[in-house]
Amino acid sequence: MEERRSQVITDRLEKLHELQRRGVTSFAYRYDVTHSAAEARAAFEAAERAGNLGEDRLGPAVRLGGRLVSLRTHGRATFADLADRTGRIQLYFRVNDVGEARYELLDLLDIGDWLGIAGPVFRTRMGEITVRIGSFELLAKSLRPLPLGKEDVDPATGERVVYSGFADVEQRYRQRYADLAVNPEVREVFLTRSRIVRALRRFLDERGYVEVETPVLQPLYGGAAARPFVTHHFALDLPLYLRIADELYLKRLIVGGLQRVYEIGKDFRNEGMDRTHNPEFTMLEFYQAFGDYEDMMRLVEELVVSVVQEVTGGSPRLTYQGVTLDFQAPFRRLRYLDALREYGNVEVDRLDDAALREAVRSLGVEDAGRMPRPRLADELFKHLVEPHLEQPVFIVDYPRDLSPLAKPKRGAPQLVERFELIAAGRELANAFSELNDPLDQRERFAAQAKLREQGDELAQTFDEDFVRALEYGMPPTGGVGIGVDRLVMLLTDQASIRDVILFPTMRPE
RNA sequence: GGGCCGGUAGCUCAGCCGGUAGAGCAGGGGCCUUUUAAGCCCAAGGUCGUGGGUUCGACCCCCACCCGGCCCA
Repeated sequence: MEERRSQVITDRLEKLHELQRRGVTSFAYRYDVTHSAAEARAAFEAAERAGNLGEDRLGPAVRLGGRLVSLRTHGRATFADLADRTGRIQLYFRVNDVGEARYELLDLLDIGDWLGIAGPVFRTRMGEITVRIGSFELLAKSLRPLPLGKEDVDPATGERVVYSGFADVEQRYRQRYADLAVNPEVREVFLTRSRIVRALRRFLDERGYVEVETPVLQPLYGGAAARPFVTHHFALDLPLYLRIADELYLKRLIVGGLQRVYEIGKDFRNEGMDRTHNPEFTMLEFYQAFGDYEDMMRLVEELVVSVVQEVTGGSPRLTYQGVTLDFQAPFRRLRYLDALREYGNVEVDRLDDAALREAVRSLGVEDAGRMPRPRLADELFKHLVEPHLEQPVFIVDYPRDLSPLAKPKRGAPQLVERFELIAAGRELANAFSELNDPLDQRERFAAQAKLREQGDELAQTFDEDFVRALEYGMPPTGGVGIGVDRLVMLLTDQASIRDVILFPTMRPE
């Protein structure tokens, strides 16, 4: 990507050359760091409290590495701010301390440069904890200006105020490196994401689940109703699909006797993108032998409460986009058909196909004409019910035809033992008592194949090998899928899935 | 897929009824040894998303396209 060089870049290249002429390394190999910015501050405060300051009220000596984010020269003294991932700390350079030749290097520094600095910590007249620089080294020259805003602290509220800054949403996604470098709150979201994923792993590890990895490239895709990405393997001269779900492979592992397995990985669905959909997204699936969907509901409840508390610091409540959500267990339970009745005022059982289709059409859904009956009901659910479900609720007992991998409900064979956890109007988890009867599974696949012939692109493909696995015998099993990105959205109060994915899918520039 | 909004200096944004573009910050030069959105003085910086069209003249009006956001399906 060739672009015209801005004046700023030209100037910085010139500085780089000047550094070279002076024999200064602009891209160092390493630097010994003793403290982070936060640790340096804490160390000083501790010394101050203990009355341990030396002459000139100097505190402990520290060595820090970080990025220069502000530079304020005052002739023969200079103030600067250095930022590392723990925050900022002020630097104070004096000619007397660093020497003439070294001090003049400051003219060749730029905001964005990586610096290693060493010196004692003190407190300025204005009360700011500051490192008085004894020596410093340029660790990496920054040639391109970071879109750093200026910062201030509002004296009234004590909140951080950023002037100008980096706001262009498109560029923030495309150049996430700059976004992260400049917006600490963005970094915070992704640090929280990491904590959430760790909490999920810990939760499952503690309960005897084994983390596994199953194929991303699959000769047949399945486990969900979605269009796949197709690719091609040259050596085998074979089309392969990027997985749309992990389900069918994880259940094969239950057949294999692993009993409790989970996988956290990327799934890929070739469909539209919006605030809650990215073509590649992170899915957690876990399966437990000898459990049914009731067991999984309790487990999901526990798991969700535990990650919520991980993020809130102990409270089961959190605010999402202005709404307080209460994750106190047990969550409400509502039968699928009752939910349609309660929120949609629709008696699905009493409507024939035509009436159902008309109801869907009246919602403005264009391709209602081609949808099979269960998909029609599901459209109604998505439009009339889901958006109203703010507080966490388990929707239970779905129509059988909507769920070709779930066991029939005991006492109501037209339904299956399935639940979804919905909160903030969105599906967070999807689970069922897994179908382990190979004969029934074969019939369900056959029914799906028929739907596909009738033009239902989303109907599942017949997976003969999966049926073969079931024929060896799969114990009763409860299984759950949780969309990790959506969970993270909820827990970090982000409106768009793109704000919780480091590098969201974008059209090329 | 449809509707609406946006794309102007490195960043954040102005730009009227069409008359060849402006601010703040960043950057450059100067002064300044406890400043902190440091300050003061000076100078510089533009393919106005892309391509057509209308016009004596287009950042501005029209058409198409590209990229993004929001809403709807």
